[in-house]
Amino acid sequence: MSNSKKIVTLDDVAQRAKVSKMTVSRVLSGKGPVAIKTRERINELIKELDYQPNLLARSLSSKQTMIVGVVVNKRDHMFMVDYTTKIISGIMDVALRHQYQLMLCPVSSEDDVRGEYLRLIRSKMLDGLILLKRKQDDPYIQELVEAKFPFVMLNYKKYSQDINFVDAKNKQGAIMATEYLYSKGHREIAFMGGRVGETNSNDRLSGYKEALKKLGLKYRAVWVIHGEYHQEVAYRECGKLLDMAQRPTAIFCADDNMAIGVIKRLRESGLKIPQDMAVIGFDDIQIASMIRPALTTIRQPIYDIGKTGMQTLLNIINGTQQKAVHRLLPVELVERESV
Amino acid sequence: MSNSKKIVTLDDVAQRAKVSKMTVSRVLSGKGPVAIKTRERINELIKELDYQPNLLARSLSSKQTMIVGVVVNKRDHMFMVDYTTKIISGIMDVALRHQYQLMLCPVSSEDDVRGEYLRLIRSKMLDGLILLKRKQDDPYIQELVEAKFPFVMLNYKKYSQDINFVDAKNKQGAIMATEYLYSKGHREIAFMGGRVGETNSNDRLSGYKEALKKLGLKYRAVWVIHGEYHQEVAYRECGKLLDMAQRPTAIFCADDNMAIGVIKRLRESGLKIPQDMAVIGFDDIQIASMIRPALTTIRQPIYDIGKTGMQTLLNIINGTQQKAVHRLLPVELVERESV
DNA sequence: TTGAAAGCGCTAACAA
DNA sequence: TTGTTAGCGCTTTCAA
Repeated sequence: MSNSKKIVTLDDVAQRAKVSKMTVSRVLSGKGPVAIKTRERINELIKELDYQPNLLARSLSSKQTMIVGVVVNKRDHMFMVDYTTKIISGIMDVALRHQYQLMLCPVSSEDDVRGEYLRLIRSKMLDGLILLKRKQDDPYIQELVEAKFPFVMLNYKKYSQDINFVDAKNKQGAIMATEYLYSKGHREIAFMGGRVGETNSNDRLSGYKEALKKLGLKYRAVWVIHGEYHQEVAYRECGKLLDMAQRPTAIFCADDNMAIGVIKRLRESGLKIPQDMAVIGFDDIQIASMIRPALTTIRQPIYDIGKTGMQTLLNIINGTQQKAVHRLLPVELVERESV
Repeated sequence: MSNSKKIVTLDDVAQRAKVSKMTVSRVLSGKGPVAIKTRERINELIKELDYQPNLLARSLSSKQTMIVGVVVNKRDHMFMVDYTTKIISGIMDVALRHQYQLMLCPVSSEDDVRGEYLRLIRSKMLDGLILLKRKQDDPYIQELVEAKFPFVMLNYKKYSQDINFVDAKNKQGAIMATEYLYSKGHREIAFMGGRVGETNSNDRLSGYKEALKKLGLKYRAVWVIHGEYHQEVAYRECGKLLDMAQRPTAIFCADDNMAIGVIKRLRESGLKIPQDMAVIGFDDIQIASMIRPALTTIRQPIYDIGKTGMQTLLNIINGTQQKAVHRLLPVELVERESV
């Protein structure tokens, strides 16, 4: 008569309560009418038996899993330590509040991305997907669209009726950064960006260009560098900049990691920051305030992007949100020591 | 005749192949005999129809989900940015290689932890659990043990037949740190640790004590501080240390974050590091090498702990691993500028 | 080498 | 307010 370790099912509860499974199911879901007395009896029994619904069975039947996938880049996430943690925190906080679970979905950047997306949605395990920082040219996103699968892209921008995104005001931030450098007396400003395909980097570049024009500064193609959001790459590229006949007096880095690489390089070259060369970053990652000189940067609200993104996804899943969501969250200048 | 958007099931493949579901199922799993010709035909059909198994149905039937839960502390993970990312990377890499998925399971530290664990295992969604840095006194782990649910604890230590863990050689690391300080001429060494309940902090403290004894140094209770693995707490506690009549000449911090807080405090007090006060940390998080002075610390192999942990869990799930796994991975001294 | 039957534990839809 | 029936899409078990 082991009543302890056996798996308790809906049926067990129903039998003990002398009702049908449906009644118990109704109590559980809170939907549908159940007599108060019956409900109480069943609730007690549930506690007594320590009954926990089998989520697999429930999902299979109801076609809802209450699980959302977070698509991270297999390789990149190690370099985006701060970013990944913050954004997932935001996503998680909203998910938790709505009883949703989070599944980590690492996807490679090159191989068979198409297959991976398809597998994710066809497996029926997920109610929706949140994509972190995908590249602009990821053509397989179309697969998600065609399958009418609910998804939201974060730190990505594309004004399409089929794509929901939450991003920061990158262009405006870039303008702020450039104007700030200008206000500090800089007229020769270089731009160091990420990969060409990233919408973030593109937007920041276009903000930089627009600001130059507005300020009446000359745009020089040689001072625009496309690297990658990594310290090492920035360190290397910064060297090239220093070797030029005509050096800029300030560098606007489209990413804090790049800014850190740049600062490292500058210090090793014996240059004083900001006197000999000013540096401004973008993001305001944790390290930004800890390095010396502390990094002046444009802060983007990563945690909030995560929150808003998850909230949006939930609205889409529930059908509350009908038309496409295109949100750009505000950024702010954080003045520290590097400019 | 829409052959495109309809959901393709096992049955569809079977019918088109003019075989029973079972045969297709056998092809999919690779188990059980299937005639080569049949197998080929079915494989082609699977590709042609772009069939993807419904994982919910499969799991419900087979009682295996191929999903492992990673239990993180709801609050802490934001402060353990570097740690969380690294360890999950390690876990993820192994999981991926074995076709396992990862589910994030945020658990609060106080509220109804017991209920949360129970819910996780009873929901039948997970094949196993990896717990990150739980407190020593978490009594509800017993629930997992009693349910005979496969789980592994990381950065936790308890020699029990019922508990599998992978941790770093914390005690040895602490001895290394203390001896290193000694070798640099320090005879008055303070210890700043985390919460009393954490096995990590305990082990590091006991290493410190052992080293003192071995080196013939006097142990002073007032120089042992129990704070929390946070910069702010360390910053505050460091102040107390500085106010003492008799100051130490070196501080061994049981965690890099604490060391950073300490360094900040020391600098603000106008003390030179390491001349006026030496500081050594533990972990070697990313920032350690970036702050000034760069932090001398004991590196623990976090990524490897993740990998080993996941590998261990898989062995337990498969029944390959019978007796308890108690692994301690080696640490190493990283000499930089703060000692 | 293949198939038929039964069932995993739940919910949707309808009926009473 | 409650119950019945019929699946969800797969695997297990046993039989052919």
